Order: sequence, then C-alpha cells, then structure tokens
Amino acid sequence: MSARGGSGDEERGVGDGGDLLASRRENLRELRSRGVDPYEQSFEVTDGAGDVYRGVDEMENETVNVAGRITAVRSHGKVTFMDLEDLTGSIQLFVRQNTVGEEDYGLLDFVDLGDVLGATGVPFRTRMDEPSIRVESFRVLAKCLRPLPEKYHGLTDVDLRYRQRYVDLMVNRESRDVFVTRSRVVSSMRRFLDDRGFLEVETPMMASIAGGATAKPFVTHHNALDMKLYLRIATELYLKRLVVGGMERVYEIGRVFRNEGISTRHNPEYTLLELYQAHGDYHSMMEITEEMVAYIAREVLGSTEVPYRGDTIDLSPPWRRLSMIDALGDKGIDIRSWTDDEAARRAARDMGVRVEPGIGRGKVIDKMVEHFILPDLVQPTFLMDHPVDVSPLAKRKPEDPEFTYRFEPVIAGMEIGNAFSELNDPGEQRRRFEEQLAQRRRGDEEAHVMDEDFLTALEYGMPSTGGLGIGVDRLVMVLTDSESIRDVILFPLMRPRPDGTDPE
RNA sequence: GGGCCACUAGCUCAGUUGGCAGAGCACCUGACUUUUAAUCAGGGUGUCCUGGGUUCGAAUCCCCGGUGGCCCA
Repeated sequence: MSARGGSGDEERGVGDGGDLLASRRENLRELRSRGVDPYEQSFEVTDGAGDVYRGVDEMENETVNVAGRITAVRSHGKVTFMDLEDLTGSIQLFVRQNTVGEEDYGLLDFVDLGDVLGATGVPFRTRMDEPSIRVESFRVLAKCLRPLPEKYHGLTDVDLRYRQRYVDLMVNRESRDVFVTRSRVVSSMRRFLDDRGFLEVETPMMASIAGGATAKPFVTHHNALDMKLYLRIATELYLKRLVVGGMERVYEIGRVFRNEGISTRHNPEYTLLELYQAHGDYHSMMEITEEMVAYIAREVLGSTEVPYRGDTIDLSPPWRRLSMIDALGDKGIDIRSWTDDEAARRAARDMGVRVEPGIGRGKVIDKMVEHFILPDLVQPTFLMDHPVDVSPLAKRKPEDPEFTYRFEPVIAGMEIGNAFSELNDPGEQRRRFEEQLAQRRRGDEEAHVMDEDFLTALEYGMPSTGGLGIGVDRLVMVLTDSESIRDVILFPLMRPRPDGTDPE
C-alpha cells in the first residue's frame, strides 16, 4: 500500500516514495528479526573515510573502523562493493561472503542506499587500483527509511534543497563544502579580530528600541512584563555604549532581523559582524576591512584571488577608494547642480530612476549610486562619503558637511558592509535623530527612532571611534561563488507548505 | 508590489497539433567472488501542484489559487 493511498498522514517531502517506503520498513523489520539493532548506541570510529582513501598505501597493515552513509552498492553475488561517505570523503567497501560469513553477508539484502554503516576492515587497493577497505565486519548504525535522490544529478530542486537541507547536505557535496567554508570563514574572522585585541561581546537581541540601522523590525511581546519588544536590526548602539564604557575594541558576530522582502541578496535574518575601535576612524576601518577579508580568503581558501560568477576577484589590499560624488561625476551626473530636493528627484526621473515623492537629495544620491554605480563594481571597492541624511550615525565631513565619513565595501556589485567614523557629538546626534523622526512622520517606516539612553551614553563622552559592519552571508557568497544568499544559509526562511505537511 | 518562467514516478527530466502517462537513475524479481554512473534478463511504482471551465476527449487550451525561480520596483 502506498503512503499516499493509505492513511494520508505521511509527511510529504523527498523520500515520500510510496512502496519505496514500505520496502525499507520491511528491511528494517527483517534486520530486527535477525537480532540486528539498526539504531546502535555508538560506534568507535578510528579513521575518516576520505583519510583512508588518501592514506591507503600507508595503512595496509592496519585495521580501521569507518562509519558513514552508503551512497552506492554494486552487488556481484557473493561479493559486494559499497561506497561509504562521511565528512572527510568516501571510501569503497569490499565485502566478501567468505570473509564476513554467510549469515552477515545475508544482511546486505536488507541494507539500503542511505543507511549509515560502521565497517571494520583492512585498507587495500583492488585490482582496479581503487582504494578500498576489505571488510571483516559491519554494523547497521542507522536505517534510512526514505529513498535518496538520484545519485548522478543529486537534488537540484532549490525549494527542496532549502526545505530539506539535510537531504541536500547528504547528496550534494558542493553544498556541504559551502557550509564547511562558511564555518571556517567565521572562525577565521574571530581569529583575526582576537589577534588584534578585540573583545567579542553579546548584546541584546530583543529590546524596546530597534536602532542602529534604517530598517523595519520584527515585533514580539514579553508576557510577564506585558511589554512590546523588537528583534534587533543592528548591534551598533549597544556596542558604542561599550566603547563609552571603556571597552575600546569590541565586536559581535550575530544574527540581526529585518522585516523586509526576500531576494537572492536578502534573508530576513542574517549574520552581521560589527566592530568598534576607539580612536579609529573610517580610514582605519578601510584598512581593517581589506586586511581582514584578505586574511580570511588566504586562510580559508589559500588565495586572495577568488572566482565569482565568471570573474576573478582580487581581494588583496589596497582596495579602490571611490567617493559617491566622483563615481556619479564619472557617469556625467553632477549632483552639485541639484539645488534642492525637487531638482534631485527630477534629475533621477529624467534618468529613468524611479524615486518616491518627497524623498530628499541624499536618498536620491543613494538610489542613483545603487542604480548606476554599484553593478559595475566587481572588484573590491570602498564606495565612500555618503550623504548625511541617509547616514544618521556617521560623522560629517567638516569640509563638506552635507556628506559623511562613511563607506560601504562593495564586491561583485554587492554591498558587503557599512562603516563610518562614528558620530560622537551628543548634541548633533540628537538633531540627527530628530531629523529621522521627521522623516518617520512623513511616512518613512525605516527611519531611525530616538534612543534617549544612547544619547545619555554619548553625553558621558565617546572617543572618536571607527565602526564597521560586515554582512557575513554576503562575504561567504563571494568566497564560495554562490549566486544566492540562500545557498549560504543552512535554513533560509521559507513560506510554510500550503498543505501543512512541511517536513520540518 | 509588477512582469516573465517553472511545477509530470522517490530523484533528474521528456511528453509533438488536444487522442491509452514516458525515459534514465532509484526500487522489486533473478544471475554474477575485484566492481566503481557495475553488467545482464524481467517488472512502471503516477493526486501530471490544487480547484474550476472549454471539449466527445485536457499533462497539453482558458480562469482562480499555491509554491518556487528570474527580472523589475
């Protein structure tokens, strides 16, 4: 009886195979009826499958224990070849009836593709020179009750790959490699910062004010305090409080949450590195950015030249410095000729850039850069000197007070971060917040909110400080040649399945 | 939010002009003691995304809806 035609309460997903499920359950029963526990307590692993594969010629007199998933079976009657795969790689198992005995050999009839096996044996090379293990005994460590995706093409349906990441990881080695790389990138990032005297800290994820960025927050509720709370959109304002408190070099790597649309470059929750360095400025942040990214690339990938979607990106410092005004000027756009907000909006519309009515000159400049400049910046570039009205937390340039000491590192046309010389004048910070509130009243839901406690902190005196944020997901995209942010997030946000049978 | 595209077996995909639902892998039965996308002989396992409509007849044409992708905003 098929699962679909049967009780109807089977979860849908990869491996919902009707009779394929029944056959695997039957094999489970057969194993149990022969006294085999297919869910063993533990298994002592001595070597990785890939390590045995690579070291086979030095291990020919050893007995090894390997454990992993069976990805292929080639049965030849009284001898059977199987491929066993773990995180280190894969190795061929050579099982002969004469060696393991008739009874155990018979158990192979009830071993399915995808089962987790533990095998004990001696490494050797077959006649075809294939590194293998001559199996002396094996145990079923976990039964796989669902059929695996096809061995050659793997699982390519992106929807299923994201929803059932465990299957994706099982059958698509490239996917596994991406997440191994991601893990190494983050630990390399920590190493780089720790070596430079930065302290890693943790600040609230939930607070009554979501500040530090212009974005819409998620809202939640604390029952005992009967209090509205927001999920953080940045760590900035807390980290700067710590600088005020004398923690001169701090960083946090953590999730932030922005209640926005989803795209190949946006996931509602993503991982952000923010760091603050007292007595620094945006120049020192540029240096730390290019050095850190190059360090990570060298450490994790062994090179500062990385392929990305057909281009080769050279991450070695120094990166190009490009001011927004110059960038637009190179395209024949003279922002100095825009005498007021209306002139700016008109100029944008004349060039085919749609801008909402009422937005200011600074936002228009931001939009124009995004539209005309960003896509062309494949090689690492610091796009710098943003308009003050889109940079409420950055210090003004004294010689050009409509602009700020701010930059965004851009790679492959993507903003991978945001940094500035932090505004530390509490009076001006208050005026900036008030301007943001005015924008909010005009309908901009993303405008910054007032944070009185942060202003109080600044009144105690914050030294000049350089601050930097790096979108870890986007950096990982660049370092793994990934086209979509969802390819570097293990469990990206998905709509629930309409029929309520989401396999998660 | 708008436009375009996709959704068919467990997986990867064909399916012509509207005329009996297909292939490879997986799976099942059998053979095989050095194979490796093993091979050989046999077997099709299906809510053609859901629901309507047109039609003698719909995977195919039309409409509502769902999920995903790409582009634009």
